[in-house]
Amino acid sequence: MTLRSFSSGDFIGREGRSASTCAVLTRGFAVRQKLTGSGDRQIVSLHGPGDALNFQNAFLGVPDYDIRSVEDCVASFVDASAIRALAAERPAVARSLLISAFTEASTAREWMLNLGRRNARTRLAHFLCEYLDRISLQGHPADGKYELRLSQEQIGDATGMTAVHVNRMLKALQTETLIKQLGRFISVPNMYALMDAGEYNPRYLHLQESNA
Amino acid sequence: MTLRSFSSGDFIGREGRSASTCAVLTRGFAVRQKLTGSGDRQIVSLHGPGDALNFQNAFLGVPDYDIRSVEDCVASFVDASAIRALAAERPAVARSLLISAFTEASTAREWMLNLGRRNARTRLAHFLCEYLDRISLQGHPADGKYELRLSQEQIGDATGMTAVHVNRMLKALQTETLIKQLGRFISVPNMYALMDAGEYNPRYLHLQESNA
DNA sequence: CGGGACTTTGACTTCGTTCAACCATAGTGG
DNA sequence: CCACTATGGTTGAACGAAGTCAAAGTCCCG
Repeated sequence: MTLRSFSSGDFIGREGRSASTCAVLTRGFAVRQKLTGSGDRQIVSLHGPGDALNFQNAFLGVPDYDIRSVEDCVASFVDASAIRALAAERPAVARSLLISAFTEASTAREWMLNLGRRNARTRLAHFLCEYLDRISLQGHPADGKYELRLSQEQIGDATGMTAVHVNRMLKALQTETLIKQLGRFISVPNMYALMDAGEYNPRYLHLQESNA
Repeated sequence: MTLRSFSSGDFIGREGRSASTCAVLTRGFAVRQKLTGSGDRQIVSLHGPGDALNFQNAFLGVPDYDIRSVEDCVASFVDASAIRALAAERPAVARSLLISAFTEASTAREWMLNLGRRNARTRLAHFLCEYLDRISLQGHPADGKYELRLSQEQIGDATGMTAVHVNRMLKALQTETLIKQLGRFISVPNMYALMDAGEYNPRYLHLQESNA
């Protein structure tokens, strides 16, 4: 097991090149992304400390996505073969890998619904809810001000819109007093109102949930 | 293990209600779908004979999607607890469940890219490629005419557009001679041209692929 | 103080939706 | 056998949400 540091914007893993190693994010914030033929970017998931970034490397061939740090990060790497061996020897490990893989798929489905069938305002509100939930796992700030660690461009890449439109929709949510923005920080006066605007129900994240 | 038959449009499984059983599709064609608050539908995956429809029921709580037959179907049901037991006792079973779960997630990511960052024409071409690949697993028709088993409305629900626009884009693909439409059947004069138009690379399906 | 990255704003364009009408086909019952 | 209905496909015109382009504005950091 090796630790490696990355600075903002670095690739922690790359699409297309077979990788014989799996990574867990131990510090910082990272995303998975894919590119279209014309170079447009789609962010397909958000990751904080503790998240497995690419355990599929232990079971599938070449990865289908890039992993990119959004701020300075530390990740710890383990041989894919070690993960495979562990999964084969310890049913509990296999089980927790399964839970995490199914949860990833579930989150992906919610994102598909978001991208395919909701308008920009709802989509953005939904994204903010998931983002806040995710970074809240690392503790709520005392003053209720969450740092928005993604640029508006990156938020656009996650929600399928342009940076300009993200800006306008953030403004719209602000005039509705669903969020308050102070530079790179936002606070949410009424979380339930924002969840409502984003049709957000965190059930799909399957947090600490599982069957006997 | 029980067999059950469904007619077109039936729910094989439903979102939100905890299910203690897992299903494999044995005949027909089905989709998974999710609904927005306003009732708009998003189809999130396609399934043919042999596909596991909801093995996540064995490891997660309530399902996050509906499963609906698109034509007459037969599915075979197994107790979720039996799947759990098998996965715990037989590493090879756990491993194949993992491969299938990771593959599902991979496909979902490609759909996200499609929905979020590609225009209607490319999106539709991509969808057709995946659809044809999927039904080709059941054998190619001798005359090269594939039955389009989804209505234009359903194709729209899968690609995030309206039925009207699906119609127009199908027409567009036809005038480009990327496809030929004859009623409910289509043929593809040059598969590579269509794949190119849809930026389609089936790698993400991870067909019969895996790591040692 | 200057430069770079990010945000904000406005004017204009475009892609896809909406609405409405019409057509085609297949199934049903008299 | 034929009217009758239902479902799905086709087409056009008008509209609107989001994209594009371009110019300022802000903030941070060296």
